[in-house]
Amino acid sequence: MLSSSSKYAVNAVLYLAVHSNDKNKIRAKEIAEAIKLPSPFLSKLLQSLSRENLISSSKGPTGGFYLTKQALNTPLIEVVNIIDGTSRLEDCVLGLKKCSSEQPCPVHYSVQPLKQKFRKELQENISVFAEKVKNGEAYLFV
Amino acid sequence: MLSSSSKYAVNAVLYLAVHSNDKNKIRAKEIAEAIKLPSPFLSKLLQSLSRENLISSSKGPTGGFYLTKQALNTPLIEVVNIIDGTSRLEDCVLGLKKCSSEQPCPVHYSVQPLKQKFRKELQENISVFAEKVKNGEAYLFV
DNA sequence: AAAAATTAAGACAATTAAGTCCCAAAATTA
DNA sequence: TAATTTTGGGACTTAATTGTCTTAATTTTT
Ligand code: FES
Ligand code: FES
Repeated sequence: MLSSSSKYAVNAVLYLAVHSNDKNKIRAKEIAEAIKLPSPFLSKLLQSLSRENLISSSKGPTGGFYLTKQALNTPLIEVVNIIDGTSRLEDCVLGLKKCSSEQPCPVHYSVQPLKQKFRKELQENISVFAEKVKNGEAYLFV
Repeated sequence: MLSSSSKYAVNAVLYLAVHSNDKNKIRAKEIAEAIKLPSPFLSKLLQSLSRENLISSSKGPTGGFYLTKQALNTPLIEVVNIIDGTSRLEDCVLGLKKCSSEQPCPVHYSVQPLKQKFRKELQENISVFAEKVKNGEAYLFV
């Protein structure tokens, strides 16, 4: 559904949403340990997100990654879009060149509305999902 | 969502459902040409399905692959289960070890019901989807 | 100004998925 | 029975994804 890289990135971003702000930056290594991930690999994902300005970073001692308040109001799906591209969630389930009702595949009408809802659910802002973790309604990296 | 192999396999099975029966077997090569796929690769997928008795085959001249009437009444999702295994559609979207409401990930309640509906839609028998192709309501390999 | 800590970038390695090839086994035809 | 045609199975190759390592750039501390 999502690539492994995307899953890691979403977890990391939500970890930042819960634990960081512009006064409290978090090093890649710390996130990697928290979400049990190889730290060099996570670094690369964080760099991609930073390059696209979805997360912020600063170098040197006391440096690290963090989310601005503005970033908290970004749809979570942006993380996936940056890492995986959009097509993964939009393409035809059976591999037709284009998913459309003009040339629908046999499962189109069964499945396309669900794909659309899926994307819509992930349009919810990062802060909404982060709140669930803060409230103890949801868990990261279990 | 599905692996490429699974997509190919579903297409091929639906092609068989539409065009074959126990009197009219179809060679791997013919299917491969129809759905524009490398024939050796498709052969391997068909062999996997045949080994699990989802499709039938016979060797030699006039041989080929076909679906029995019984096979037509198999849920389409079985094709995916044989090629991809079940976990791809059941695992946690964010990669938690287990998808459950006891330890839900932040997107669980947004997404898990959709995953479940997705699987349910694909529980429909192969014949149901094949009918859509016969009626011209749906298309294969466009 | 020098040392230390951190992100940035890109080359490199390992693993997995996708695709190819070869030969054996079985069935048909002649 | 011999030749032909097809599936069956496994080894092999290629491509994509995942993961590692090294070095440079930037910032802070001393
Ligand atoms: S055409 Fe296949 S999912 Fe829409
Ligand atoms: S726990 Fe993540 S989708 Fe259910």
